[in-house]
Amino acid sequence: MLNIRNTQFEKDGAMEEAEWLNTYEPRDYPPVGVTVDLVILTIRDKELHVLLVERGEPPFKGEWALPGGFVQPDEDLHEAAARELKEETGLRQTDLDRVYLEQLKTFGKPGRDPRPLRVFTVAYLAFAPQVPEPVAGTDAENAAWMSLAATRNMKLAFDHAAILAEGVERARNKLEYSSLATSFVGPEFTISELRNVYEVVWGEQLHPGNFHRKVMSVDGYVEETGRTTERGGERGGPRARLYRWGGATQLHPALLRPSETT
Amino acid sequence: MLNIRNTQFEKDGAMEEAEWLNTYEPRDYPPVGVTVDLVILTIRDKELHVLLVERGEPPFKGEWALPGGFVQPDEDLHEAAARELKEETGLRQTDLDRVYLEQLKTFGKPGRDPRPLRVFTVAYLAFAPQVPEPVAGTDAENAAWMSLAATRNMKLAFDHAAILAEGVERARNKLEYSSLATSFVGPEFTISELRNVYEVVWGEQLHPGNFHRKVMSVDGYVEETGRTTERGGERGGPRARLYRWGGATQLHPALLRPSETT
DNA sequence: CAGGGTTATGCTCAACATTAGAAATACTCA
DNA sequence: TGAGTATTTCTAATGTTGAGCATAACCCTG
Repeated sequence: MLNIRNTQFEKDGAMEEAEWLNTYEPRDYPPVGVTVDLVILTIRDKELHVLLVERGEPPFKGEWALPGGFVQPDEDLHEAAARELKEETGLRQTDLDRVYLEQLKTFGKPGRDPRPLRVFTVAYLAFAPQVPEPVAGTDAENAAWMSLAATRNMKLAFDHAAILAEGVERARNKLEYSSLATSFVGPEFTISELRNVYEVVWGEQLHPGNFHRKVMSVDGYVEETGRTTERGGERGGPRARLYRWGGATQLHPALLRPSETT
Repeated sequence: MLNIRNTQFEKDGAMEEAEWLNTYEPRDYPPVGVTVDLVILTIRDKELHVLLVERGEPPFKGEWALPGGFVQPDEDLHEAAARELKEETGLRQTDLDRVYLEQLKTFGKPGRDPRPLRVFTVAYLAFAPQVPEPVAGTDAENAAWMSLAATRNMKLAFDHAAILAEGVERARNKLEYSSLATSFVGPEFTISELRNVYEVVWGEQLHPGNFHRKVMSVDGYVEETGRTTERGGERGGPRARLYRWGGATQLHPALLRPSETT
């Protein structure tokens, strides 16, 4: 049944465990590699953007891909993802602390990486707050925030288009029952800014009055700072009150997408 | 930064891709393995059970573990999980078709497997319908359905206790928004049987009348077969109508856990 | 075979949540 | 200064949920 296990790990079932370890011969195995790839989302100019890097090395040299890299021997998966996040975004530690990072899904279809090495990738999803400057890439690689619309006309390296789609889908769902929309805005934000996150990620307009009431009614979602914006909106309107995240991670009840309710 | 990538894959950035492939030397890499492990849940005697196997080989020989095995070179992850599911449960194809299988999470902490090989495991979650007989294990391994209560007093091999906990947690959440409770019952079922799935997985009693109304009101959750059970419940009551799954995968609105609503 | 306990199904009513619309107010820009 | 816009609050209509109860069908015991 299980070729590898039967023929190699379990050559001799009666062998003692310590003794068995000595007979292990790594070179007998087909080579396998594990990487982490990151879907790092942010909102810029009222559009959802993802961080992409232009590959400086083969395979897919010159093509755009999700940032990522091999998991190091002494690293746990989440550590590896956090390290890549830090390296690739160039965010300062204080911003980095506010980034949400979760494991998304693992991809391992044979042939998804053209190298003569079976590469599995553990995809992670990250929500980054608005970053003022375009990101500085590491080394020779070029990195850029791309709008999701732009990525639809691009061919991404590997199976990264599928990974990206999976990440966006997860993000849309997460907004409903978690307070993760606050990860897309600064430490202090207005209710309108928060609403804008939902509108951009979901791609639909929300009723400002209802959204306001809803956010205020969910216990622990936001708390008042007592301050307001310095000025009204760009095209008018009063100054908005500033809020910070209230500590709740789950939303009860959830903030449902209008288009899915019907 | 990325040791493996820099020192090995990217020795020469200017090299042509075809040429580069020839210089690749698998033996330069630290050995890595990828397995799939399965959290297969079912309901027996009004309790949630998980399928465990007694390991016949080191490491952890003689201890109980989640079923699983190495991903074969030509297999995608989902295929590997489906194969293990088939091998380990001994379910017939017709039952197998009704089993729900989804990727759960990937675990890769260094040292989680004592072998001199970095083992990553992609955990899958499966919901099996009631199976009449205890499961026949493959080969020399012993396999058994264990109640969740029983597993809490056992030490499972590797980090399988954590994987199991993650799977149960996911299962609890899935019932809320999806119609997956139907994967735990037979092709035709009564509303009470369906309610029992929720009660067992969530570990709390539900209001029969409200549950009934809710299930009937969600479009596409269940559809009538026109038939009823042959007799009433064991301790009395009228015959119940039989339903089958109505095709909906998402529940709108969701069927929320009472204990989480408060 | 009568009657008590049990269950499936459906109904009601109060509490709560959501939608759509609008009002009051405070600001920007021309 | 006036037109347009945004924030915040309110209201009325509608939809959903929680808890209790009612009815009828059924099993089991005596």
